[in-house]
Amino acid sequence: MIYDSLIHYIQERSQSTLMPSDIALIREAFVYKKLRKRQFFLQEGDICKHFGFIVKGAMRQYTVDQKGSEHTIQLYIENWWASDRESFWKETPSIYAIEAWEETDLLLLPKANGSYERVNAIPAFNEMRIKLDDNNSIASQRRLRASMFDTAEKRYEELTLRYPEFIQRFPQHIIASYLGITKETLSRIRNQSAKK
Amino acid sequence: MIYDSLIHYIQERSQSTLMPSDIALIREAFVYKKLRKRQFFLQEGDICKHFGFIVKGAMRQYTVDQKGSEHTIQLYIENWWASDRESFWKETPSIYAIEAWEETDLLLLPKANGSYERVNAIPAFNEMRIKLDDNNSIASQRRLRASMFDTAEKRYEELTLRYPEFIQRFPQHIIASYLGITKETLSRIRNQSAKK
DNA sequence: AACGGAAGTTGACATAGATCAACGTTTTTT
DNA sequence: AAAAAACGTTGATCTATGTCAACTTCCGTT
Repeated sequence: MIYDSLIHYIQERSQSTLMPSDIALIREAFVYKKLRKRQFFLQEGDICKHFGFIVKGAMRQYTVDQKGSEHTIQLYIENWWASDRESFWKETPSIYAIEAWEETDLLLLPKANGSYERVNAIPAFNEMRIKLDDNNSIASQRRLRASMFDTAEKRYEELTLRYPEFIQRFPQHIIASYLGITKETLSRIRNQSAKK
Repeated sequence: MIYDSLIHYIQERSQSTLMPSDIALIREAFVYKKLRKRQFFLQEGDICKHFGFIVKGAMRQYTVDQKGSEHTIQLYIENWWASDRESFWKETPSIYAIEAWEETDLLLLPKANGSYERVNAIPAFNEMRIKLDDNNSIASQRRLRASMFDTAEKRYEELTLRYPEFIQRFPQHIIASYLGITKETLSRIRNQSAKK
């Protein structure tokens, strides 16, 4: 069953135990949705109305600048939470798009109709969420530091170590834009390292 | 009283009301500490044992690389929370230093002796914390995007708009390193803009 | 007030990575 | 299977920003 992976995910990341009533609430609150390749979870200009848990698949979040180049902000695979927090919280139009890169199974937690609050009130969920936020904050600080102070080559190497899945599942030009470099530069970096 | 500013801060950022017992707990859990200019809240290699709420003052968080140059990761002023989350959570030695840039009044929430858990169990505090985490996550995503895709000049302009206080209270070379550029480049950017 | 150190400026030069353009390869669509 | 689109590579050149070094200005300490 599709909900099992979410329930397992929550349980694994908290001390508290999920009660049967909690599980019932989760099944009720989260809505299943399947996206085909290249379908959008969120389009630029729309308000992000869900937190999405990825059961299976891969997605990417990006913006397009005035010149028409895409900048990849985040990549997502199984067991990641996809959302534009700013748009979700402030209910403002998003500047990002989030697109399924592979066929993707999602469980959507809507902001509307109190689902979000009721789920957050589950102790195990709240614990998991605090840990998730901490890890996000640690990861984005790391990524920021790297983007400001490390070379493109070092950032690529670190990515291959930390998230090897990304490299296998997304094409090079997307990896490049996630690293904040051009596809040409990434191609050269890869040729360089290959020679070593 | 020094605790009032913290209590006011929490109350302002939550729906729930702080009960007298909550306030008593906060006064008990948070420890007051004054740092003089250039004193450290955290030194590189130490484990970060507190979340620090800044009542008054200004601090900065930085690393020193192999070449001896300092990279400023974060600046803090009144009503900001200072901490190295990674070190705090994982209880690993920090790669950062956090230093008082002005004389600073802090309220420290220790990780030890259950203070942290008890305070987090206060509903108003938990709500405030969720909002704080969301805002941090939004801010660091914004900063990451800017560092990867905007020019130094644009990043400086945005900083002057978003956090004008930083520019007034920290010297230029620290602002430069917060922006991920050298002091020479920042100096040139400022001269450029002045001419316009 | 005068000294010493920290902060900021300016110029000459170096370099990582971007841009542009052409071409090769792989994948998708028909 | 052919055509089209997406993806990746390579070379030439350009540009924003870094590096190094000399100099000036400001500020805190005595």
